[in-house]
Amino acid sequence: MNYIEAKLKFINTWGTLGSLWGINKAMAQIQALLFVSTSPLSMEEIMEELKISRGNTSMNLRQLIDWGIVTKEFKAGERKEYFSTEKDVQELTRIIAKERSRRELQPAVKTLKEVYTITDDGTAETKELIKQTKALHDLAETADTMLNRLVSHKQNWLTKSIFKIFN
Amino acid sequence: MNYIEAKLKFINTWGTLGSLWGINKAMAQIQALLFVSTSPLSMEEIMEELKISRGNTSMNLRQLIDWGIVTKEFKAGERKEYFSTEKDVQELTRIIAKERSRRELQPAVKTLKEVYTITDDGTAETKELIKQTKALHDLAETADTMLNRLVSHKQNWLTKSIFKIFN
DNA sequence: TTAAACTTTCAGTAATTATTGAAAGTTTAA
DNA sequence: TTAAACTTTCAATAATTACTGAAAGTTTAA
Repeated sequence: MNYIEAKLKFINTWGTLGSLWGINKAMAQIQALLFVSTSPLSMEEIMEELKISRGNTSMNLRQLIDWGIVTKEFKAGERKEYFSTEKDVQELTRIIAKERSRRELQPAVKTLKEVYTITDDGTAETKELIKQTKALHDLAETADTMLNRLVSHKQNWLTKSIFKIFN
Repeated sequence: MNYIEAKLKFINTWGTLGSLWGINKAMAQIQALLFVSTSPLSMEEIMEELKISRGNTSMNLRQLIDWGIVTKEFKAGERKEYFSTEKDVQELTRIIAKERSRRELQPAVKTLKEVYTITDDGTAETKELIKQTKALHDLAETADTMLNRLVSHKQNWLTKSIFKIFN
């Protein structure tokens, strides 16, 4: 496998993995492309490499910027915008974990709380609903707390965590 | 909010959350329904409650069974099959973590290794591709190891983990 | 100002994914 | 066996989601 094939394989794998995790394919591919690029890329270059339209590129770049994963760069004397992604995997993981907590975990915790705090009318069905949704709520909240503490540890948190858990 | 509303809200939230995580909506809803049900349900009852077709119910139940989250039950003297889900959230989490590792993380690790072990032709581009995919590979492998160890700890692993990490 | 160089928006369309429902398949009781 | 009671399959279709490309918008240099 040569450079071109390997790069393509990486971008495609990342794209597929992205869809599996609810992230759209183009978005994941753009991030992958920037992740292995030696310098920031212009929209033109991204379109060209991934064979996607201007509109698609623009919208997905915006989403990546919203997530805080990609930043715009300006080259001196150039009108064009250039884009680059966070290159450090640990930092990247921290950003993604933080965003997913905010966008998904926190709303879920809120809804679960609304459900398990309904008034107990004494029936077995209601008791089961309360019991089970409370259990989920507590798990989700614990997971969220864990994630949030994790993302406030800047250095080597993953390795450290493993050491602490299994020793 | 009464029982019926709360149950519906839970099922819908779970369904939406499922789609967000790459799990199909009906599958997540069936699991949610069984999760708060006081007894195993027949296919007929699931169809009725969720207003989905027989085919859809059958296919998604099979997937849930494949995942190891749902089991068939037989009632004495009855021909019909009844279905129930794992009720313990910790156990549920363990099963899901294990399956996702097997289905997603492990193939990704394998592909990343293929990419970062290409021969280094000395160019900056190749060096960057190797460096970045290796960093991702190592992260994914560490995460996978962590998950797998986690799922082999049966009791209260999540709470324990948090205690250990942050003390 | 103007106009060139760029980016964003969005209606229309394409691609993908989920769902239905009826036919085929299976199991069991008589 | 047969036929009733059930489950599974899968081609057709519906629903959802992604993508395109051209028009509108923005910025900057002259």
